[in-house]
Amino acid sequence: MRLAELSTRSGVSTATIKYYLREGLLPPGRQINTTTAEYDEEHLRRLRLVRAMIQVGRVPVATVREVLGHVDDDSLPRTIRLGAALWSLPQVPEPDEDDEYVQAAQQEVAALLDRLGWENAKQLATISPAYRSLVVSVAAFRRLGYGWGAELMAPYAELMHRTAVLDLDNMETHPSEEERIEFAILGAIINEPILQSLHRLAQEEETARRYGFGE
Amino acid sequence: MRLAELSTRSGVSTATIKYYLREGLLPPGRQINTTTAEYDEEHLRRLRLVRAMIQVGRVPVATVREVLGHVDDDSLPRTIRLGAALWSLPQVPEPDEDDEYVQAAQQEVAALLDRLGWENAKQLATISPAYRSLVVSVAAFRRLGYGWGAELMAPYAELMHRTAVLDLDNMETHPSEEERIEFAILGAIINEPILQSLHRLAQEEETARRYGFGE
DNA sequence: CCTTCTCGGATACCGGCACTATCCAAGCAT
DNA sequence: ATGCTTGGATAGTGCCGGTATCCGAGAAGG
Repeated sequence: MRLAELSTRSGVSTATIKYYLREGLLPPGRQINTTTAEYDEEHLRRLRLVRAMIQVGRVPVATVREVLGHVDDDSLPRTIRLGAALWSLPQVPEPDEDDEYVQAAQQEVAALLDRLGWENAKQLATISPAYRSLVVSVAAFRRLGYGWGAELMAPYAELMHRTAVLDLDNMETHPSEEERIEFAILGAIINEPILQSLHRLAQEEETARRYGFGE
Repeated sequence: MRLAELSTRSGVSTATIKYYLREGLLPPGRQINTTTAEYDEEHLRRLRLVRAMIQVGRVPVATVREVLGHVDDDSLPRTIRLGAALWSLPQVPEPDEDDEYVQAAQQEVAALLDRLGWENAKQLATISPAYRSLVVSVAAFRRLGYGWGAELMAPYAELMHRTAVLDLDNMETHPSEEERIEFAILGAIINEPILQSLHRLAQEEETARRYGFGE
């Protein structure tokens, strides 16, 4: 398959594919001669994954490169590779430790984890990007005068835990490790928009049930 | 309060505040003379809301303007105002109706709503941005060869419905309509990062429970 | 063999976005 | 009076995801 065919089959313009090649999001094709390179199904698959990350997941190009770098890093054991890939995804601003709202948020989150008995998450607290972004978000909420305390968050966290159980159950239905890794990345990137859409739809449904259509 | 004080109290640079004033995200202050304008607590509050939308929610400036326009539109009844504000939030690419994956996704989503008995959501299908973005995401997943069918989505949708019930219960604890509207917008914008973080934390917790830390 | 077409690679450029820097004249403080 | 600060106007910046242009090497057709 040549560049032009890769383009038509993926629906991505040749110029953009060249850009991805330049940026290292796509491995170079097998060079046949100075003017021809050959691509295979694996390239097509990778290209679609990249597009999904960028377009659906709004992941910046630099982050995509980092994530794929971990996926392809054969020097690491697979579980670590997956974790590394997922952890390089979020683009979290570092919480400002001196900010009073950040400090309050940290206490709330710590109280939440205690209440839930999430012992593993507590151990990951200092390093997990998810933990940091939770703190940042809670602090933003508090700054606006809305207390989002542990007792309010706990039921949400319970529901999210059930969601995570579903996620892992689904992942385990995939037999090959390769597929599992790709599925997990897609899960982190495309599942979340799906969850978010379901959440908003559910809000609309529930609002209509309670108050009608407001007409 | 003058511009400089508004800046120090909010932590936003005067240049950026001027930019927001220009863009209409912030109403102009009360002009005292040609070189002085007076701002009040309401401005500070609005500024913080704008910042939260832009920084935490990653909402584009143009969308913030639209959302706030609906919030401030006194010609509409309050419930409609709220709905209009929330619906102008998502930045959804229009699904391409001719795409085979989009068509399949539409059928899956329709089947899902039937299965769940979300009659209200079905009625909203043609106009709701949440519905459209769900279709786009499901189509993206299918394009990569992973079927995300109604039977797999249903348990997720159930959990999201429970989340929505919590959302509305929380909203109803706020007595004033003004506060409810602001809270709902914040819910749509800041709650979602919180939910997302909780989801990822829960995934880490559950992964560790099942497989340990991989060491 | 010669012409014409297409290919892939390199480079420069573009448009949108969220700011940011500079300038200016009017007023206030000393 | 004089230097500093204020708010408004305008132009510029940096990043990011792509796009357009150019080029020389090879393939295709007569």
